Amino acid sequence: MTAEPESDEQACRQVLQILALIGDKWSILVVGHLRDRTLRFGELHRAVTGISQRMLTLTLRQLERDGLLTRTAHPTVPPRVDYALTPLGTTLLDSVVALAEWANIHRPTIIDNRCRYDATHPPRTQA
Amino acid sequence: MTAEPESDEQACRQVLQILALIGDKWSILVVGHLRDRTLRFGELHRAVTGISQRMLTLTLRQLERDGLLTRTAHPTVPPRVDYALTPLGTTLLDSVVALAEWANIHRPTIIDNRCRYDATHPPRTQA
DNA sequence: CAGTATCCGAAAGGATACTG
DNA sequence: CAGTATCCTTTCGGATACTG
Repeated sequence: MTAEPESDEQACRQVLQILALIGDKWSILVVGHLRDRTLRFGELHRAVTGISQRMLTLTLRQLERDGLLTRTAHPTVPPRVDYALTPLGTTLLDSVVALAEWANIHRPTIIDNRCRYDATHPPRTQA
Repeated sequence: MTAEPESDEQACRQVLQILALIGDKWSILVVGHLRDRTLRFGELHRAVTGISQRMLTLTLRQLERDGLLTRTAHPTVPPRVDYALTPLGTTLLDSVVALAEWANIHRPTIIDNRCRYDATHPPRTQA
């Protein structure tokens, strides 16, 4: 439980792996929309503004693979596919909420910091 | 405070902005190593295994710009630059810990889920 | 409706060489 | 020591067209 330098590095790498799960452009949006209710593919497509069909499919496959959501295809015509969070996906969302709160609290500060930085540090390189 | 569909979307987008701060390949590693003590550029370079000099510089600039760490250049020869977390950076790290715990608890499950998925779902497309 | 397949431009990031 | 500048490869993701 204690944090030696080595295990710190290990812990960071493991967090990174999880962050990779949801740190991409769309996963959190998709999971967020599934928080309250099951949604169909088309509903998700409309709900997550700006996502392409391709990215929605890839994102859903990834999340399904990791066990964060379930995919249920109904053998009807026309086809109907429902996506729902698993308990695992729900607990992840709960953990992300902590970060969400941090985000909401400190976002103004960070934006301010950036403005101040940009004002005092002339863009010499790699703007 | 209540969560309407619209504000959910907004909240997710805001979390995404923060996740973009630290969801990149290196930021968390750098911040993690600065958790306990101030480090010099070279120390960080050695501590964060695999990072290139370029990426370390860019990551540090970004974190400095957002006010998550401070950069202190000592006018000595040879030059010496110290990096340290700000209080803001420290609080972020605290929030990330929640995610870290989630990661450590559920990582085996996720890995298992993946294996099961890969075993049952033949790689038809876009492997 | 719910995808798949293909193409393509943008962006991230590594390797290397050079500098105050 | 602590960067910068440049090049170059890899990856990400959007647009589009097609299918069961």
